[in-house]
Amino acid sequence: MKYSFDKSLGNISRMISKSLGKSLEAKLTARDIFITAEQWSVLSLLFQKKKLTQIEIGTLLGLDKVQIVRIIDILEKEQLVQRVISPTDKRFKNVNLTPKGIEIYHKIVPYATNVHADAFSSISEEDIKQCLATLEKINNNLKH
Amino acid sequence: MKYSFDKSLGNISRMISKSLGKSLEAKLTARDIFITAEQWSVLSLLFQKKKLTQIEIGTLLGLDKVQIVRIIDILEKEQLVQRVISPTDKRFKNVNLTPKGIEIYHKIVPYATNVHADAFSSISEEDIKQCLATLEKINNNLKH
DNA sequence: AAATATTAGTTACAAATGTAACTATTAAAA
DNA sequence: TTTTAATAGTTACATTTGTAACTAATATTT
Repeated sequence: MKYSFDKSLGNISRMISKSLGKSLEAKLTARDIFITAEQWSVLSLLFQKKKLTQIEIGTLLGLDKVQIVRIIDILEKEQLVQRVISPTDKRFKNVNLTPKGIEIYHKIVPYATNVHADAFSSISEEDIKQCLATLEKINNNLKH
Repeated sequence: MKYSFDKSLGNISRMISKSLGKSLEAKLTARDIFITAEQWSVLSLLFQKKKLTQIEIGTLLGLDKVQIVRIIDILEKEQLVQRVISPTDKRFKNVNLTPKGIEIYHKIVPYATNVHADAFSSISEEDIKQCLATLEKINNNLKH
């Protein structure tokens, strides 16, 4: 197989990741919502999973614990999430959305959906599914 | 279409991009080659295109002109590339690989190929092609 | 049970990155 | 033609990010 290094997976994935983040953040700041793409990832993950430790969040999102501390610090200061020390193991802090966090989650969903719609426009649903499935395989391959 | 925000395109592409970069850099530093993934992107692009202005490099790789200045500064200091002021328009600087740059390009190719092989292992060539094609469409959708 | 090692989370500092303002040069408008 | 605007590239500074060392709690070993 021939590899084209300028349009390689690395370059394309970096560009897409950056574009998606910038695009979402632009839409949000235009609405005076000051949430970064990574903060949004944490919010939506917590909405889905209800309660996760910081390490779990980091593992699922591919972010290290220091980054998670920083994101949760900000989200907690904004009262969008809360940290609850686990009663069974005091090292763990369970993080969950506050009512305000759930509210802002619902507020952001349309913009996030919109960004995806832009990204996927004029591409068949099947192609997108296949692409995402392949990306997940690749991502798993790279988890050494 | 249902969007799963934790395994979304944004998260997966960010993770893949980061993993690929780290993986390549680890292989290279182990061989005492101190080239970052982004520097490598520039080197391989220049190998393909022979001669590009800094703006052209930035456009092709989705990096802004400040980042390009920094990367070219480093590569030039290492004598892997050279800047040549365009005779027809003194604003432009044409960048090209030096013999040493070409040499190191060839030295790195096997490691970059290896990283891709890891990433693509046990995935059919067809799936990979389709995935990359879709990613390129997505990337184009996100331009501007 | 005491000592040692791990683990979750945090903090502090160094390194990398983004933003804005700058120079030099060319193009366009008045 | 001169002055205004636009462009390529650079620099300086503020912000963000990564790395390493740290605390506190639990698990493991001796």
